[in-house]
Amino acid sequence: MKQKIELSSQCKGQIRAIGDTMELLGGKWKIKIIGTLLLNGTMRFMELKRAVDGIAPKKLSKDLQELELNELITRTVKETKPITVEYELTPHGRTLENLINEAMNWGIHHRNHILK
Amino acid sequence: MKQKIELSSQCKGQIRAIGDTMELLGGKWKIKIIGTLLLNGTMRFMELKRAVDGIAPKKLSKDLQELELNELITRTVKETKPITVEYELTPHGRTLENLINEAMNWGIHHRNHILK
DNA sequence: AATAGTGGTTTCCTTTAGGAAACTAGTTTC
DNA sequence: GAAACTAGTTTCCTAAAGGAAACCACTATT
Repeated sequence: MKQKIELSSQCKGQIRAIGDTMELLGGKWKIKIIGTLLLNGTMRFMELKRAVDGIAPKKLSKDLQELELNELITRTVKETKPITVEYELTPHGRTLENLINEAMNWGIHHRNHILK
Repeated sequence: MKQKIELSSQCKGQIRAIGDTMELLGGKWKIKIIGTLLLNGTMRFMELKRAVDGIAPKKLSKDLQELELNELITRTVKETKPITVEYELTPHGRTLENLINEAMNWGIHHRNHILK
């Protein structure tokens, strides 16, 4: 019984950590944006828009702002003509690599399981 | 340029896989429910409700149904008095362990990063 | 002068997610 | 007979997510 209580309170913290992660990455597009940046490196706004299939510019803009606020990506304006804007993962953003690989692998695994 | 095209089309499939995963687990509660079942094994409805802090019975019921439809958990009614219902991860559900551990670890890592 | 490309913003709308509270129905304990 | 526990369902509501289309300001090309 003592074990059960310890397990339960230890569990709460771990479950909360899952919630933190999902609060940041939950939603239809954010994790796809990060995955795309992981696979392609630095990208401009329109490149991202073309690569992340189906996203509306408004949504892309909003999600990029939120990801920047959370220090997962950087936004740098290049004074070219016309001006271009580059988005890139921060070192902290790159720590999502394992998680995103797992999400990719499991998605493939699940698709195979359902089509069994 | 040829490389860029190949990278891009290969990328699409991987990004789609991420989308599949998030479609199933995105939302506030599903991944927490699975995480709780991973940590505690077989659980009854009320046990889950107490363990997954803050979830409303309606939401718990609905999410459990969806997880069962996707073959991630099983629901078995025990003919005890009063009847009890046991929820348990399927083998397929247990393949989410790596992903969930990554989500946990990254949540903790991110919290530390922000509190730097 | 018109067209296209840059990186977005604005407006309007629909859908979905989620929450609070009350309720159901059967069983068992007090 | 009242209270409490089992496992949910029903109703009503709000907030957030997301999408379509138009628009904006600037620059470069034709």
